[in-house]
Amino acid sequence: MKVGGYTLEERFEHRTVEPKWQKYWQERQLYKATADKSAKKFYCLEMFPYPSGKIHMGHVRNYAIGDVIARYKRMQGYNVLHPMGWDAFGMPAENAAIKHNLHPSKWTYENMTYMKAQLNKLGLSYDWDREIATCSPEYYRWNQWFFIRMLEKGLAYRKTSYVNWCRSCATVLANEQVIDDKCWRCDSLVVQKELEQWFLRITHYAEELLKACDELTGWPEKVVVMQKNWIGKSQGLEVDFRIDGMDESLRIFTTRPDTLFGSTFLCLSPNHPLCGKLVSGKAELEKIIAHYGKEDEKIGFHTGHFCINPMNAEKIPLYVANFVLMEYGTGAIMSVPAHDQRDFDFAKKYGLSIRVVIEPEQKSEKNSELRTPNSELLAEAYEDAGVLVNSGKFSGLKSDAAKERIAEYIEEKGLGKRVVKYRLRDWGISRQRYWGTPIPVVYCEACGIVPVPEKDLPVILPEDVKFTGTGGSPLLESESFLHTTCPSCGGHARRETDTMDTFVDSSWYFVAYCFGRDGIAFNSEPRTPNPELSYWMPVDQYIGGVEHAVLHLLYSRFFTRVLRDLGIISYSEPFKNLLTQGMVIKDGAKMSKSKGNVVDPDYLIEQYGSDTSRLFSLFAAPPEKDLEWSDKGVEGAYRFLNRIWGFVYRTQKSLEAGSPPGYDSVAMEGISPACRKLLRKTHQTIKKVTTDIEREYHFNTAIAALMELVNEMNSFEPKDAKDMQIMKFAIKNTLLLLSPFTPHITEELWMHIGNESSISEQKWPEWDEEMVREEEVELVTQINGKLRGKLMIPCGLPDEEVKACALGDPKIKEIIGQQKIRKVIVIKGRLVNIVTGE
RNA sequence: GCGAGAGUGGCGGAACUGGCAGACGCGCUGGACUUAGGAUCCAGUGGGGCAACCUGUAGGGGUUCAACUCCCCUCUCUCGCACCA
Repeated sequence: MKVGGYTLEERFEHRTVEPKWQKYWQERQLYKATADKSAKKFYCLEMFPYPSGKIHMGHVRNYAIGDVIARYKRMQGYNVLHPMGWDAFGMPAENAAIKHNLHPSKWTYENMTYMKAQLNKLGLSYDWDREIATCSPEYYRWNQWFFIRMLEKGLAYRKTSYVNWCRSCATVLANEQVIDDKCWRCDSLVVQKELEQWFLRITHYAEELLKACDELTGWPEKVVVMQKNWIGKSQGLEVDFRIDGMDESLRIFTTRPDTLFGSTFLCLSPNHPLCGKLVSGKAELEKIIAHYGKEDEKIGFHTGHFCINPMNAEKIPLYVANFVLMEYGTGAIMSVPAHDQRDFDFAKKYGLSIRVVIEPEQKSEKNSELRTPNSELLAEAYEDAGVLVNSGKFSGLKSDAAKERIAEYIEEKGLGKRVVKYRLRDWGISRQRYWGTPIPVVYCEACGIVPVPEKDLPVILPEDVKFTGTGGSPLLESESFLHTTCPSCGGHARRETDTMDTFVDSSWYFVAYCFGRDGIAFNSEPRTPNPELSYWMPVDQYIGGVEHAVLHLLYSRFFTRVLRDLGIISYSEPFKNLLTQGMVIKDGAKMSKSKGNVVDPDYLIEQYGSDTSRLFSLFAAPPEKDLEWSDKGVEGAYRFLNRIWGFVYRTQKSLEAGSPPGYDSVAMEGISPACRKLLRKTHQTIKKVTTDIEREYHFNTAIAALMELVNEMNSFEPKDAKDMQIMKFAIKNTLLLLSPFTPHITEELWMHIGNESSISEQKWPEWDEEMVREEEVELVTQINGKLRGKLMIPCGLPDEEVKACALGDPKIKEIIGQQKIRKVIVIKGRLVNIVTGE
């Protein structure tokens, strides 16, 4: 029967081929990982998905990248750990429960089942024995265990504070989860609300997390910079300004002690505790509060009070201003209008004096006009470093030195101290939601806050709750959960009803995978590093979206340090190498349901198969860049696979008929030029694919090289047994090199050409440098840098002879004519440039 | 505003430490096989020109025998941070 020019068996039928091998791999447990001290390990991890229902193209891309790496490393002889699991707690499950009257647990587990089948259809080489779901009690009991350990160490604590509150999600958000004043999840406006909350003291590790950023050499620079900025260290000085006529002083924070003499007024945050005492005009204060922290105009008013500048004893006015944040520094600033643009604008607006105390070392045209006080003329603040003027005994010092001297002076006089500030805040983890890990504490009328003892863990999330979508967390309604006895006194106690931020779950899941099927287990005291963890961790290659640059990745770095300090592990950084893959774009925008530009992986796999889907997403762009979706590109990938299939199939008969057994390499000697060419191309391709993978995982160019090899094979016509052996060698290596990208078709063809063990168990091919080398090179001749001729010359000629060849070329001779040759530059194996002229 | 990255055919993208710009794929054009082609195969394909040649990597300058690559200026786009004192 003829179908589209192929006989049926000549076609690559992905619908039968792909499931066949998926079953085969699964039955043989080819991807099961076992710790083995004698083998070099490689831990390859992709960010685990939230079980939202179905996978999307972003997942396909992410997991295809990870799978190529895992398969490649396996073939290179590494003992590879490549696990997968589910970030299974979270809001969508709860929303689904309210909407469809379906329990979050049921919804989540059903989604997991469906998505797992989808992942298996992609032929991903996971060790499913290590699968985890963060919503299972066996998993979240360790969240609770960590929480209690952190409570013991003072790393978890409770405090009342203003928190970010999302009305739509009816819960608190961490600072990291607020993006442009909006909720990271639902995009609605976040408001401030005063609540009592549990916090994790990530700031305890602020300095270490910052310092260790420099050791993250396997991370994209961009992500490291984002982390550094997020931690936001600044060194400065706190200074007390006495309030004139009161027995009270005001502490300010500055990173520019060198400008202290230029402080001509002070500004107070409207939320500063002293405001109540200092401000009489409540209406004015209300107005400032209304504009507090907003990026609009800078406004303020004079409190009527004055402070004393400790450097020059000057009386300067004290203002309240909307742009001074209570959350940073001390909530009060010294204003130096000459050297800070904000203060400058403010001073201009309210007619406050401006005093220049820093002058540039070398006056340029731009700032030569810098004058003031009295004779004004200062168009904008001069914010750079320079030399101090109008600064008493410190005048003449450079900014850097002056910072030191002035800080010393302030400290000696007891007027303040040097401090380091971080932008990083402690991590608020309380969530007023149901579908999360219960925080394992109880509130006892007699004993207060009491942690749940280790033997009573896990505190199980009750299943029998109602989802109304109104009021607070369903846990508040669950009488059986709410009421308990105090572990300390046995009296009545009430359970904590808040659950943990789901980012807690994902902060250590990579550690959980290391334990395998026997289940997660951390030693009790005295703790020693767990051997499984010591073997597998850290993650050698982590792959995921850049959207987690400061959320998940920072929390994980924090948790890893907590685990280290608990004695569970002995290293500090969880992820040695990080690859942040680009987004999948269609019609110029990220694929999303709301934009209606999604491509359904189910459809793609059904229509073209998993190999095609993988190949396209790996070929169309390097992994770190955005991937522009193209239906035609998918067809191109499909066509390529069919070409290989057809080629191997068609040549199979003649191969069987006349070739010697084996698919091993042959020597260059005694074979035809066409053979030498194909053999050389094969070795060159092995080299190219290997180095492209090694060089930042540039799969797109690796695949391009394989396409070139296949093109070359297509134009090769074997005539005798020797030729066929060359052909066999080319086929074998094409399949091996392609197998990490498209495991199904290569497995099928691999078996088809007479192999018995899986292609994924084979050794990665090696190239022979001798075989890679060309015998002849095309020599490019340039005259004055312009391309004028090309000729073939043997490799390895000495420069003098190469030069003679170029000059001997009749065409070149003709162009040069009577011109004088001034210089000849020979670049080995590439070109000759003849420079003419007088 | 600050920080990071990018700008190359009709499109996605190649080009390692400066050395033939446009690999590979898509699309397009022509041809073969066809009742048919949105299948497959073959050939061509940056722009201009019949051609020899000229020209071309956002724009302008520079360094060099030689620049997509290095330096300076300008423009555009993407991402991150954003009153952090």
